[in-house]
Amino acid sequence: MVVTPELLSFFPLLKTLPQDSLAQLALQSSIQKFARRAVVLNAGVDEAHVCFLFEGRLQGVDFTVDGREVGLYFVEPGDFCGELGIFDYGSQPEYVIVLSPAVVVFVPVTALREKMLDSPLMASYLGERLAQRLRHMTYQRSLLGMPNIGQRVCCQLWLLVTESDKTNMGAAVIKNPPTHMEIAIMLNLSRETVTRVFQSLQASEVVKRDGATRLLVPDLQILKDLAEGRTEL
Amino acid sequence: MVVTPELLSFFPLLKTLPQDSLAQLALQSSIQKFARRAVVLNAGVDEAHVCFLFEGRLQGVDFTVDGREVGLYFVEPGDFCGELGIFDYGSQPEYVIVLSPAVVVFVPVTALREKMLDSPLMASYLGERLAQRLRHMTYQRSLLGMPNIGQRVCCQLWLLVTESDKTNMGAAVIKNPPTHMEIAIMLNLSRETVTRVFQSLQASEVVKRDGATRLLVPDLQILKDLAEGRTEL
DNA sequence: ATTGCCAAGTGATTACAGTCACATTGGCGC
DNA sequence: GCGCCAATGTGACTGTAATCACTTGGCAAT
Repeated sequence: MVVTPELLSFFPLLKTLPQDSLAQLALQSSIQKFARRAVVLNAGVDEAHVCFLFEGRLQGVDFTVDGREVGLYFVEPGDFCGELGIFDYGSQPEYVIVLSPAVVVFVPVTALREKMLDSPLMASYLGERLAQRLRHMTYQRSLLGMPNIGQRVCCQLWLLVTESDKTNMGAAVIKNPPTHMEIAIMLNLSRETVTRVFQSLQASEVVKRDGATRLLVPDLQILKDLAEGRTEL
Repeated sequence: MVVTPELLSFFPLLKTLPQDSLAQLALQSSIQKFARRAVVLNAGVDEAHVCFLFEGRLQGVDFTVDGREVGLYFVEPGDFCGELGIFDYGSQPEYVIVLSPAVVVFVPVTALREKMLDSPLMASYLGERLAQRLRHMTYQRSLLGMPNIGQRVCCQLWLLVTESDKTNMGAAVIKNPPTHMEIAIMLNLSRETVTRVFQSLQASEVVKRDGATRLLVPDLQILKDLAEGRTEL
């Protein structure tokens, strides 16, 4: 399918570029649909493309030697992944897989690198982005230090609440929430343990299921208090 | 104490800068000695300085809500930390504390930011550095997914072996190794558990203690095999 | 309507690392 | 040489989450 400059300008990072740059990039880019569980980026490979997410949700995952999955981060629409190669010419460190059916735009790494060199705005945006990723990984790592399992899950749920829902602190909806398994690998827990935590969260009406695609949080304050350890399950 | 341009050029990052830039930076920088356990950078604070390590070893640590320590990374001489603010103007995300007595050079964030803007070489070096940090954190995170405790510890030890020792794969020395506690928080283990793993590592002569300041690894291959799960303790 | 599949739910059991409470060692300052 | 403190070593006990082995539920393709 054809990628238009307008499509590219949907992404904040690319929006920093002038129109003619976008037009050039568009010519080299491709767009692709992926079903659930598809692999978007492979670890250990010199991935030639940065992957911009237009729709759906992705998850960065790694595997331990014994084949156990480790969850690293989620990717939301508008965001991108696989950008490390822009900076260090290295290979992709982790797999990126599809959680909910995704539309992804692939832009060549080399093209982005060139654009970055003559667009200070883009360069600084990318730098900020890396910094933000580092902050996020640091936070995610600190979650694993929490001895209380319920708290860990609530922190992860809190991260899934959209910023706009957080501002008014009332009810919130998490659309296409990750499965228990996907949450489990983010938090170093077993799938069953996550299920059990969700059971008790539902029993105390902290969250409610609304079909498979929506998770309701009637009162964000309750979730936040649990996440910050002010209250316990 | 006075910081000379020559001192600054000890650091690979700064070495990318021309002499006159170094001279300017030197005027704004300071050097300081720290005893073990001292805090070099504070979390949550707008640290105004990037911290270059000349001597000793540092550790980035975070704390969970309930006061539990979480180890994030080690800093070796020649390396630096607290650089995130250069990119996103944000505050320092984690604490950095001293493991073995350290000599640290503080360079103002703002000055580095300016230099980065007109030195593409330095900018790309910094970008590479961030990318490398991200890769490292990813790897460190994947360690936590390993169910086998002994393997986890061996992986961490493997990371502490110097590159030069790894090339000939014979015996190696880890100078000023972290304490059991410091390793424990890196790996989400209790101090006692790390002690017990070390006991069995010493019993099977995978490592040997040589005073408090040196840890010997008689045969790197054995350590590597343990780290990669080919053999078990 | 039937089948199949994946996600979620659940009980029983177990292993394993955490915790607690000490003892011991070793280095360092005085 | 002495004392102090931090680091390490060790046993006993415990709690908790992993594991296993299922069942149930829901959605989609045939």
